[in-house]
Amino acid sequence: MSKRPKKSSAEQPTSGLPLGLNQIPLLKILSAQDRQQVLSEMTETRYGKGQYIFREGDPTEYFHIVKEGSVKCVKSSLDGKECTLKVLMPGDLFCCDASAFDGASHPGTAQPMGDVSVLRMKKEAYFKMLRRNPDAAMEVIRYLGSRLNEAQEKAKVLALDSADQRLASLLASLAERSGVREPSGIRLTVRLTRQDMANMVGVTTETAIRIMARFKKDRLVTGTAARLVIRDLPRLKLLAST
Amino acid sequence: MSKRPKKSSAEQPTSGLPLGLNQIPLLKILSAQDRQQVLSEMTETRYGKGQYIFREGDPTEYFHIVKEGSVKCVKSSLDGKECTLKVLMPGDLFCCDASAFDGASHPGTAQPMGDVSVLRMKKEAYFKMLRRNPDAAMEVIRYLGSRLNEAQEKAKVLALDSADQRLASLLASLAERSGVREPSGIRLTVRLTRQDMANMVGVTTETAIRIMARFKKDRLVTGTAARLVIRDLPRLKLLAST
DNA sequence: AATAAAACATGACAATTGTCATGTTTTTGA
DNA sequence: TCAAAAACATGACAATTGTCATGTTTTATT
Repeated sequence: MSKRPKKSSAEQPTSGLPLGLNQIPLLKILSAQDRQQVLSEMTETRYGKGQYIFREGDPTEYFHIVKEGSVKCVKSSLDGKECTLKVLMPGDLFCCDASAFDGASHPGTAQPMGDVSVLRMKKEAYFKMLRRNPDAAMEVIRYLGSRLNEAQEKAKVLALDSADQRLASLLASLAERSGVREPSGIRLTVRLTRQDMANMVGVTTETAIRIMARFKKDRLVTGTAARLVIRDLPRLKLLAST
Repeated sequence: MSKRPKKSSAEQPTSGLPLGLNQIPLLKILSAQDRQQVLSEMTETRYGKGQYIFREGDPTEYFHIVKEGSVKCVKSSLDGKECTLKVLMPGDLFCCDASAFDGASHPGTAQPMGDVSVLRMKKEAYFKMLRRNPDAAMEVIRYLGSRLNEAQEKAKVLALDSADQRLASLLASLAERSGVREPSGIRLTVRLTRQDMANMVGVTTETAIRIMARFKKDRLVTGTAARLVIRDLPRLKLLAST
């Protein structure tokens, strides 16, 4: 029990890199030299609760990578309703897309969920880097493609599934993307209120609360925001697709 | 009335190209030489009603470009419900995305809407082309980015808007993307049944019919599938965002 | 031109989800 | 640690949309 993993600097011979940076897919595929160059052009920024990384309508000036924590991408309608389109996790890229071309502005708001750290780089430098580096360009194409598939899958779920199924899908996918095993089940590492869930699946907060109460009664999940545990992932996935 | 536009071959000095090919953005940015090479690796195929270009689950082997006509991208759920995620038009790319990497399979079905013609190319050749040609890679990144934004906008609409608004959004965007001016309004060049509309906005056919009946009564639209005319685009757009 | 097959249409009713009101519990921050 | 603010919870009722049944009109096919 008292055995702790050591500080792993010994196993990281590519020292100059701040810890974790060489786990980011896009950086990993660069040559050591290119990576240095890119890192020298990137700055790290921390954000906390209540702040914005950028807001819908702001001009797009930077390309971003999530280094630590989670970031939510939100759009809102004129009458104040909001929806959360995506939770970005470490390694995820954002503003690697079209709004960065031509002088467009951000199509949505990027908001930290708790404390986060992001790397960013002027979009011009980002484009130059991609042109110099076919491997990086291919990686961005692969990444954007997978984001597109994911977004379309989400649209499908919103178009065809019931509120129950949508919420079950959400919990299942979060469990797989950001869950840690625990004796009682899979705990989500992202803090997620009922309100957050509601925004992610396009229902009202009340509906999300009622459905979660039902899931809890059926022993599929336990706990609330700070400590949300998936108790029966297989059954949740079944429910999502039934 | 009897005056017709001439066959425009005279205005197309880049002759060797089949008509229209040099209007496709991705091909346009290539050097004449690269374009020849790419075209030599592409084959053109025609499809008609009732056929499939590929189906959900088929292995992804080719990269595609729509040359003529419209193609719909469809996903279906286990219980037989379908949703149409996107209508591709000439110049649109498909399978330029993640499913082409690693041996993945198509996440959805591609179905012609009427007669279409598509160009296709082995995905290996496509990747090689992108690696050789940074301009092409950048164009694909730009394109995928805009597709991602569009898909997320669609998800937002599905999550937050009423059935009326979703339908109004659909008609407005189609009018802008594929409409031709006519004395009575903007006629859609894609043939679109009420059922098609229903699948595109995530409602039942009956609901789509009822809403369209209302739109017709309010003089926003006229006609059905074969000849669908938008009579009041501004008001339709207003309705979409109210 | 005749016939079959889609597409369009409408009503009655049911189910799902939203709205509003109100109250309790938990979390956060001074 | 205490107060304020979020988050969670629940009931009653309303609105939206789906379901099913049935019939007409339009479009496609031989």
